[in-house]
Amino acid sequence: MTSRRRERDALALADQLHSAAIHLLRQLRKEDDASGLSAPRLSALSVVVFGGPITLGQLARAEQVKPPTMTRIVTGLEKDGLVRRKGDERDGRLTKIDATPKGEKVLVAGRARRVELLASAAKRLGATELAELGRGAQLLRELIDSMRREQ
Amino acid sequence: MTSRRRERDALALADQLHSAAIHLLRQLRKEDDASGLSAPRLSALSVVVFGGPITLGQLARAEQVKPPTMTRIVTGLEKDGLVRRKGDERDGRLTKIDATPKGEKVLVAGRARRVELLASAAKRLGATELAELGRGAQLLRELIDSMRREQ
DNA sequence: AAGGTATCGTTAGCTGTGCTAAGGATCTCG
DNA sequence: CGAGATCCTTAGCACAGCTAACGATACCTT
Repeated sequence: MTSRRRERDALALADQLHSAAIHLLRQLRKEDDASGLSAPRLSALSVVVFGGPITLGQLARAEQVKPPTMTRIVTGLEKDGLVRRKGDERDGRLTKIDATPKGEKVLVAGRARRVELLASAAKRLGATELAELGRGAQLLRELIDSMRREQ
Repeated sequence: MTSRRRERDALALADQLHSAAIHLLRQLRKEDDASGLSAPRLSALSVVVFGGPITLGQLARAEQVKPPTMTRIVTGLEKDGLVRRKGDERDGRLTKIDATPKGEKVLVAGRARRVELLASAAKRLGATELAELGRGAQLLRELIDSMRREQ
């Protein structure tokens, strides 16, 4: 009965991942607070910085959030001068969002701050474990994507 | 320069993990909504169910949250009849928290619901990949624990 | 035994994130 | 030109996180 065992493994895995996600975010929040950026804002900013000018709706979909929520996140980022809104020339309904130089700088700084914390924790990990963790992260992302696609 | 490479890997890893945690939680939230339990409540309930009667302060520390936050989470769980408060006999300052039968039932049901979603996504994963993901989750938890300890 | 101090939980008040419902502006197509 | 679709925003709700401040209980020292 391999499928039985598979299911039990999946259950334990779900629990671990759920718990790990919650606690990782709570931990990282402390660092992110130092930059004045919450996790959702940081995540959205990252998409804007690397995804070029992007529509608010696209950004909401990318972040798996409803448009009203993204409106407020963008408003917060804009108020901090990290992001700019500008209307599309062809389609007046669209709001294109772009990162300011300051936004890019802040994102990079935040990444550096976060990685310091993780790096100091990762010092205890050997190269093998680091690779394993990387592999796990990759699989996790694929899993999340497939969950999203299915629903 | 292996350390240089290690640092770059750690940076990419931090990004991936951060992003994955955010999106996993947003995805699972949809399922958790069905049980009327938010992620923080579910996580706390899990600790109470498996950690036996526990003090509010201990629960707050376990969940990496300040006491006032945990007070409200517990109040919510109590209002739903999933958890009970009872004072300690020896120390009148303490509030011991215990799960009700209903609380245990709801937790198990929530786990089942969540695992269904993950299981359907995991069907595409081979046994090897499942094992790799499990290993990654374990490493992740150790990493979070060491981050917590350091700070 | 008494008084000061420490600990624990709660309350109050703030910020931020998520949702739905509803509305205004713009585009598109008949 | 008008009807419907699409996009964003506003309004209003619930919840999670924090700090500051407070009451109650326990502990310790004198």
